[in-house]
Amino acid sequence: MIRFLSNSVNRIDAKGRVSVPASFRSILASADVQDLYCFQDFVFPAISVGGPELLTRLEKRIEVADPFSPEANRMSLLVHGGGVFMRLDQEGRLMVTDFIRSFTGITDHVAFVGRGDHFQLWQPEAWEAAQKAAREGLGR
Amino acid sequence: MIRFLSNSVNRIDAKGRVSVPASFRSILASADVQDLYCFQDFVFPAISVGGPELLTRLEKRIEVADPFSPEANRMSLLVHGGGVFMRLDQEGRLMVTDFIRSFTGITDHVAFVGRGDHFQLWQPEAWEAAQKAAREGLGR
DNA sequence: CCGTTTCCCATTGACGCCCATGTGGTCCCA
DNA sequence: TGGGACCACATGGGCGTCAATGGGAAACGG
Repeated sequence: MIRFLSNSVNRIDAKGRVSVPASFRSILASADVQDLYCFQDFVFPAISVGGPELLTRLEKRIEVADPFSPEANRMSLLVHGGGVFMRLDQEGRLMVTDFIRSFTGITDHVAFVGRGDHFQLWQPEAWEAAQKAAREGLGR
Repeated sequence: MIRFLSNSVNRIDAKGRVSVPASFRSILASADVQDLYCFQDFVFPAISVGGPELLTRLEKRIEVADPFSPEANRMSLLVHGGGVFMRLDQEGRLMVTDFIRSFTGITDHVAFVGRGDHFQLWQPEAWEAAQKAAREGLGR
């Protein structure tokens, strides 16, 4: 069962790499996931990361629509244009590319956040703020 | 499996050439594609690029319509009249012709955007704006 | 014959593979 | 129960390879 939980902040090194938390890596390993589908999230300034089936699931939503419809084009723009496959290096680290930085505002630290069937990369302060906002939103 | 993903911006050199991202090139190579069919996109100010089968697929769409219908005429005008075949040079670079510049507004940088079975060339700022608009459009 | 395109080579910087280090936590045993 | 060996994990850095880019020169076409 794939279920990413909890959050932690790791440091980006001088070469722009960051260690993915071991707990997340072991989940990926047990699901035998090599290629990580990473896309610029639809609602948050965060990168969502999951296995290839995450992309497949999103593509299903495109296929049902007329290929020339604005709806399908809009989805493809985000799902295909806003997504990449990435791999971890041998130590389980991820390159923090411009693709990630420009969208999230990440500079030198990354917050890894479990989201159930996937996890996300956040700029740490933005994550703090979003978490706080979510908590307050529940009270109402 | 042919699946173009992600986006990145490359620079046009003094001779008007631009490097196609290596990830896109490797997909083309694995599909053994030499000639690139390029056409002015139907919905965005961008050039869509794919293998010859992309043209075939569009032509299929024309055939199913009544050959004298305004619909079929319009499609053919765009698919045939607005399309060209291009090739990459030995280093995997593309000549940015006037055909591309005038339709997209591209001047000195090109945004390459994966769209699944094909990819697109955008003027970088226009791409940013379109992506942002697509994201906001999803909320509704 | 001249301007444009393609080929070829050089440079630079980024990325992936490999190995080393530090630190916190756990387990074992006296 | 205190100390020490050990281990897992985050992190640092050397180095080779490849991609992106620049520019000279040949090939091509009008």
